[in-house]
Amino acid sequence: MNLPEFMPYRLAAATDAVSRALAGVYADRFELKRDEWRVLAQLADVRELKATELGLRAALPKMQVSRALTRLEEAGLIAREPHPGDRRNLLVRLTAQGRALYRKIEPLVLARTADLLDALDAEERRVLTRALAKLEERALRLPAAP
Amino acid sequence: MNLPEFMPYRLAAATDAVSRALAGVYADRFELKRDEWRVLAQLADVRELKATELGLRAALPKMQVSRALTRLEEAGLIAREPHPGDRRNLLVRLTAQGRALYRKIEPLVLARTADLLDALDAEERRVLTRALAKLEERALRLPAAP
DNA sequence: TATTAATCGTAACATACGTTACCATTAGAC
DNA sequence: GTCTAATGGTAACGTATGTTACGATTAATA
Repeated sequence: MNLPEFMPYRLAAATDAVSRALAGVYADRFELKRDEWRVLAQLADVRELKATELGLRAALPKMQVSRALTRLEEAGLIAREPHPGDRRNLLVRLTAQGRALYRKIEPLVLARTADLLDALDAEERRVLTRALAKLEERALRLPAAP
Repeated sequence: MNLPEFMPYRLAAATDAVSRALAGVYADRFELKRDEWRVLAQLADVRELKATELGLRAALPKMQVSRALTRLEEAGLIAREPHPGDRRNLLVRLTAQGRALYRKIEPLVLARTADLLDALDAEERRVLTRALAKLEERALRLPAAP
């Protein structure tokens, strides 16, 4: 059981480092958390979105969406209004301020991701993508802890 | 910003799935959390360990080590005693019960890891290992969020 | 040796997070 | 239409987690 060479641990360590490096782009400077950034990004290309769709696109459970929206609304970055057709739903859209913020952050995030991927050659990127997909698929077939 | 294809997200998703699949081996059946399992595993090959060393080997911050030890001790799996030479330190060792439990779990964890890795061919494993190392190294050089 | 600084582990607090329960609303069955 | 079931979102709770502060002990420096 040699942890430093143990694949699941290497995977977790790399993920953690990558996630922090990415968050480093927006967390300090713009006071956004990861969930908030994700929600912002999902709203950027669409005029408005139901909160449910938002959750699906951002891969976030509804409670986290709700909390992210609360904070984003307080910050004046998004607006929520009831869905006219179905008043259970919520329509979410970026404010001008939110759009402006997104336009500032997006290129930074993309650049940093490119920077990270620059550490790999083309072959490595391809195999990495494939290997991650295979691993995840296999892992999801196995009985898992909650 | 297409999340489902975004490398950092794929990485995180794969890690999460793998981590859950691994924990599925011991979490339910043996009521261990990940940190506790790690501590157990680090103690398995050594007679006794200072808590600090334990933290380093298990890659856990000292607070998490402390909490894991509390729970493991309550469960009768480890024993702590003050270090005779330096009474700031703590000596931790497995109880017979702890050793027995470890012997039950270890082969299951190794088997499951092997199962996961079986999803990859030899080349993919090699490249994955290398790519993860490169990514992590690059990520750690960049300014990160806490 | 006396005094200060560093180390180890834990406590205590604040924050974050997941889960359950709940309210409002709508869809479906009858 | 009325009653029941399902859905969307939030509240409220408990647990987890990180941070800071602390007490105890030892090392370093004078």
